[in-house]
Amino acid sequence: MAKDTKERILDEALRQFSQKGYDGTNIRELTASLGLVKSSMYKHFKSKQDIWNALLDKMIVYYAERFGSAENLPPFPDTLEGLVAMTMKMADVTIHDEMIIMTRKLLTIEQFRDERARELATKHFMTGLTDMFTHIFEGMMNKGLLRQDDPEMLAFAYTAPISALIHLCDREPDKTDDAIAQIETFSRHFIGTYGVE
Amino acid sequence: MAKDTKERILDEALRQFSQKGYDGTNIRELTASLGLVKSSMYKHFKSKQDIWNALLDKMIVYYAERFGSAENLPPFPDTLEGLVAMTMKMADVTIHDEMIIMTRKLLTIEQFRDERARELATKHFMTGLTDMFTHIFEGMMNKGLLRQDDPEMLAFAYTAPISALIHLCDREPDKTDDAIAQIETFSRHFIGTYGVE
DNA sequence: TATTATAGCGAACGATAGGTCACTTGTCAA
DNA sequence: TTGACAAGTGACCTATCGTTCGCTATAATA
Repeated sequence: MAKDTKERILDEALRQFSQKGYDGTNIRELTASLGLVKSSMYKHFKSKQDIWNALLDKMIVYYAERFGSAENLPPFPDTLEGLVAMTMKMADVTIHDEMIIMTRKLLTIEQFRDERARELATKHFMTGLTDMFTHIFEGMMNKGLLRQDDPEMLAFAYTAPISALIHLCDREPDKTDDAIAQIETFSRHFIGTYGVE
Repeated sequence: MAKDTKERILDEALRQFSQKGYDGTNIRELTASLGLVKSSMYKHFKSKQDIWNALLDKMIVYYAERFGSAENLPPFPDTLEGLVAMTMKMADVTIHDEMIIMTRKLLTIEQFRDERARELATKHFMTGLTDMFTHIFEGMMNKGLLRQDDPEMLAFAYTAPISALIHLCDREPDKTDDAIAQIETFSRHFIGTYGVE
C-alpha cells in the first residue's frame, strides 16, 4: 500500500499538471483527489518540485524504454497498405491512450519553463517520430515500395502533418474522428505521391 | 501618458504570460518591470483576469485584421522559386518577430485552460495556414505551376512541417538557423515533388 | 484661480499557497 | 509483548497572492 500511494500521487500529478499546469496545481486538491490530506504527501515527496522531478524522471525512462531501443521499433511494412495500417494503428493508440495524451499536454504546457520538458518535447514531437520513420522509409525504399528519395526528408514530411493532427485532438477532442479520418486520407495521399506502383 | 501605461501593461503581460504562463505571472513583478507598484495596475484594469481578457481581445482583433481579410493575403507566386521566396519571407518574419513569437508561446501554453486561447491556437497553428495556402496552391495549379492535385491536402502537407519547425524555434531558439535552412530544403523538396517542370 | 479627474503610491486586507511538526495508528520483526 | 518504523492526520507557520483603500501630486477644465 505504501509504494502504491507514491505511484498514485505521480499519476494524479500527471493528470492535474497536464490540465492546469504546474503553477495552477495545488497540493491540497491533488491529495484530496486521492482521499488524502496535503501533509500526507510529504511522507512520499520532499516538495511539490520533487513530484515534478520524479514525474519527469519517470517520463524520460518510459520514453527511452518505449522508443529508445531498436527492438521496440515496429516492423517494416512490406506493402504500401501496410504503411497505412501501421500509421493508423499508431495514431489510434497515441490519440486515445489517456496517459500518452496527458504526457503530451504536459510537455506542451511546460516546455518553455523546464529544461527537461523542453528536451522531451522535441523528442516526442519531432526527432523521435522522424528518426523512426526514417528507418522505416529506408527499408521501404530498399524493397522498392517507395520512390528513391531522401528518407529523412520524407519521414519529416510524413510525420509532421500527422503530428499536427494529433495535437489538434489534444486541443479539441471533439474533432478526433475528423482528425483520424484526415490522417488516413493524408497517409493515402502520401503513398499516392511517393509509393511505387 | 494614460493610455500609454495601459498599453505598456498589456505588452508586458504578453511578455510574462508567454514565458511563465498566466498562473506563474504575478502583478507585482509585472508592474515592477514597468517601474510601477502593483496597486497602480488597478487604475487601468479591474483585475488580473481583466488583463488576460483584454490581451486576448487584442490578439483576436489583430489576427482578424492580419489574416482575416482577403486583401492581406500575399500575392500568388508566379514561379516555383517565387513560392520558395514567399515561404522564406513569411518564415523569417514569423520566426524573428518577438511579438509573434510571444503570441504563439502564449497560445501554446494556455490552450488547454482558456476557451478563446484554444480557438486562436487552432487558427494560428492549423486552419489559418492551411486556408491561406489552399488559395495560393489553387492559383498555382491554375497557372500550371503545380501538378493538379487536391489543393487543400497539398496546403496541409506543405504548412504542417513548416509549422512544426517554427514551433521548434520557439522551443529551442539555438536551432533557429538550422530550422530555417530545413524550411528552405523542405520547400524545395516540395516543389521538386509537386512542381511542374 | 478653484475644481475635478487621473494616475500613481504605500499600507493593509483576507485568502491561499507550500511546508513543518507533534501526534496517532497499524504492521511487523525481535 | 514490545519496539521500531512507515503512513496518515490536523494544527500551525510564513510567504505571497490578488485586491482594496485612503492619500497625494499633477494636469486639464471651468
